[in-house]
Amino acid sequence: MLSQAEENYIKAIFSIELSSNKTVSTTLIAKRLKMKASSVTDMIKKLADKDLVNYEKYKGVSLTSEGKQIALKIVRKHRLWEVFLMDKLDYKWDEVHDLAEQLEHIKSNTLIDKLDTFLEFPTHDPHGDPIPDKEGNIEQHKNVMLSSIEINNSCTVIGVKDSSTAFLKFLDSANIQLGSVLKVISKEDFDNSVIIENKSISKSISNQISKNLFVNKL
Amino acid sequence: MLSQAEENYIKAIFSIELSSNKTVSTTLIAKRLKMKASSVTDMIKKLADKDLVNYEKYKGVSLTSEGKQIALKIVRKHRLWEVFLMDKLDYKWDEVHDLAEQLEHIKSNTLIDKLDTFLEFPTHDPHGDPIPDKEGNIEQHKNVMLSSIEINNSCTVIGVKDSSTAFLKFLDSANIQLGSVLKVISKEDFDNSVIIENKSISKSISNQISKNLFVNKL
DNA sequence: ATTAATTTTTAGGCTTGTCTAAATAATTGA
DNA sequence: TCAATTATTTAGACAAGCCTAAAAATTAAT
Repeated sequence: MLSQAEENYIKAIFSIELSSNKTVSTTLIAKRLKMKASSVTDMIKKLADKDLVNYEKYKGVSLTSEGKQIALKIVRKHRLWEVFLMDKLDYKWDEVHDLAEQLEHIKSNTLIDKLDTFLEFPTHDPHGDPIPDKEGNIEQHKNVMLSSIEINNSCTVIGVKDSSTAFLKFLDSANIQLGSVLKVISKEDFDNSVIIENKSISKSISNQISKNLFVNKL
Repeated sequence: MLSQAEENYIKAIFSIELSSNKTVSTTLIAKRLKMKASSVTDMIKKLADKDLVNYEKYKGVSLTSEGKQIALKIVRKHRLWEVFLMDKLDYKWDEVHDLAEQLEHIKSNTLIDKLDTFLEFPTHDPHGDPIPDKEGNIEQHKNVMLSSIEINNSCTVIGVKDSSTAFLKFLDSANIQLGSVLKVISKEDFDNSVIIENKSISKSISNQISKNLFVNKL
């Protein structure tokens, strides 16, 4: 049985691997978890002893397949709890992350599948991220960002890359949710901002924003 | 912010106080938490420093009113999670305790009231125990046991005193749930067992059982 | 190809929460 | 009442998980 600390390391390594797919450095993990590099080294040794990561001194780490399976389980728990908090308890999408961070560590062989059933097998969390199934299979995100949509084309918002509270609150204030249909009216070469139309209201969206919005082209 | 360990001590002291209403001894706490008395002494000092318990060396402890409020909050969380697990996730009443034991430690200012709303403000948990309200008010259990019901009288099961898995499983197998209506047919002086009728089926119930079933006389 | 800068590891320390063993206080019973 | 028993506390140890400071390895720059 893994401790919460161990689970947090596994999850951090998993998410760094996903976004860079190289072996993961001590410093990166430390940054992600807001800890010191020396603490990371200690924990990595422990995880290596348990065969959850591959580790060679000074060479970085990668998850073993067992480590990856565990990471996927944690991600599944995290995202299902997020759905629960938003759909059933009426939280907003910028409020669910921290609570799910605690709930994902609840230990039980049956809880998460029962929750999945209760929620009627959702496929995505409130930020549009895919939920791994029982066996740890997870749909691959198609990386189409709003910033890559051509003028006069429309698209549906299917997720966010950055799910910081600040970003999510901005989207709320701009009336953009998952499923929103956006039409690209024009682009500004100077700063790469775009004018979009959302529910027949036009807005300017900075490049910072548009490159963090996953969309499906319509 | 209290640690899980601290919360567990507070809860243990609370429940011992309830069932005996004397000052609570180190040994009793140790037994309840399956720890050594010396560990208990250490923790009690910490809680006394935080003004959550009254403590004098060799004289036992009692909760301060602040400690009691905290205990009631934990009990509220525990019981609401039990309702969730049973009503929404389809757990049986003998399965919910251990999971609620974990869930009760989730930290959030809003979660428990949102859960309460979602569950539509239940007043009792799956074992018939009353759920404290937001302010920490809790209904007093009327201590009428099945063993005290007279021959030919009927009663409704409203709770269990012992909520061990073994006892709850026994009740399941005897088809006794909260709300079951039982009629006392006869009593056996020899071993204090009773014959009861439940849905027109008669059964013999040992004194061990009947003195652990809370009932309302009809 | 060396030196300088950066990254990573090692060594030692701290806190929390547990333990065992020994010392001390309180209670029981003859 | 006072000796024996039991309960409680103290003292010292240990694991987990973090830290700082220093040493060692790697990488970058001239």
